[in-house]
Amino acid sequence: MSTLQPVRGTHDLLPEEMRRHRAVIERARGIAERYGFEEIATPVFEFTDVFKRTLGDTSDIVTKEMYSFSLKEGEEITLRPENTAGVARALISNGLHQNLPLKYFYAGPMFRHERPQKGRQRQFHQIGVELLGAPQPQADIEVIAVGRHILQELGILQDTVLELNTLGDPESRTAYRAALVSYFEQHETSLSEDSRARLTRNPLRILDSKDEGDRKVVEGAPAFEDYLNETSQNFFAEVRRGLDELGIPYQLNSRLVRGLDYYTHTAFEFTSDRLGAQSAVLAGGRYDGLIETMGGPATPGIGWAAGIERLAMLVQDVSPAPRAVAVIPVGEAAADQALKLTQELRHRGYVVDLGYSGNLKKRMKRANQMHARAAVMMGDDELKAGQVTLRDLDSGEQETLALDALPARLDTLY
RNA sequence: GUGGCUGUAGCUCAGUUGGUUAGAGCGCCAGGUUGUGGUCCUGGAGGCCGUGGGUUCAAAUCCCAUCAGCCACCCCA
Repeated sequence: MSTLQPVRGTHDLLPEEMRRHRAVIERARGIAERYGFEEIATPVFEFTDVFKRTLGDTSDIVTKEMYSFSLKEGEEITLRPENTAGVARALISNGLHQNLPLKYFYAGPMFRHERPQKGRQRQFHQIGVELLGAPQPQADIEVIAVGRHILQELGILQDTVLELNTLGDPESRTAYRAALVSYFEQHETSLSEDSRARLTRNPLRILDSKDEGDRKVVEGAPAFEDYLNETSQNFFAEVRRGLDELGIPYQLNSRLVRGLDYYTHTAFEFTSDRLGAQSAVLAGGRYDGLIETMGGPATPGIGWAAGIERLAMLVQDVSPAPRAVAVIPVGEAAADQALKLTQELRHRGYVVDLGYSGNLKKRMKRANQMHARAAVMMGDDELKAGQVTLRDLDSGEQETLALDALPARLDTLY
């Protein structure tokens, strides 16, 4: 093993793995477009404030996971840990709120300074959608539907479960949060150290604690549904009704809470038990307060993000790379002819490999290694007669035919 | 950030209680076939045994540190 290692938590995407990533991205993009989501790309870094203000000062991402840098000019920038904040910033920067609602799809790298493990890297990749400017529950339904459709298209829907919860509107959430804090404070001595810290940072998280002592305390905790006001109840009911209408099954999970502060109402996660310690494949929710928090006009939003590495781990069928035609000139005289033929075939749509060096045997071997479909051999003998030799590398059968007739003959092999 | 396991050839892995020149399979290169791949046969190249320090007459093997991977926690895609 070389001592020259990549930075911890980063990986090279070599062709085989890259193909899986591409398959995920391209299929997802195709489905998202059917739902009217247009692709955009925002910068991989933003001013640190963009993330600090949107993610909340107490979130784990902000407190310990951001890759932040100070520039010579004194500016503080951060590699994006997620993309919703960037999209929201773009909406404000470009004055896009004139054209609401907007539907965006994105794909790209994200960066979080976490301890790497299976399904978790420091540079990873996400696809995601954001639907901005639609306060209606229909938007939630559509956003969940497109996510589900993509999982279906990837052939991994059966490996996932949709979990659903509501965090209510700000009024309900605030009320519930207060009730929770007051309850947990009474039982503070029975809580784990982690959960006591959560009490001030993110009390909702205590509900999802794995600590046995915590769980006992949680059993007696107030239930969110008792604190949902009418607006929040109606909204959630509408979302559920829509999912039922579409035949989208889900499991209610009242412990499903989001680490990020800007979420309201709908929270959902497609989870899988095939990702090691990780479970979330595609997760998101509604963030009605986000854009206003950033200083933009009050604009509701809902979206999700999915980890491409995690999706790629589940995807079974990846269409293989197209098979090449190997053009093999033999002798100096054939080189020019081979070059011309190669170019012609490429314009015709074929993947063509024209080796740079080596004898015939070596080139045949290379053609085989790249899993080429056919080899076209051009030697002095053939050229004098205006011919080439075409070898079918699957069957081993070979024929000599006129150069002019080659393209049409090749078409029959594919 | 915390705890545990692991690190030997490009890959997957052997390597005995510390003891000559560290092995295998696959892959790679060459030859058998001067214009014919995939199968087969023969030969070859390729290792600071993750890195640095220590113990010892002697370290891949024992100890410490460090880096990386994996697993769990935290949290998340």
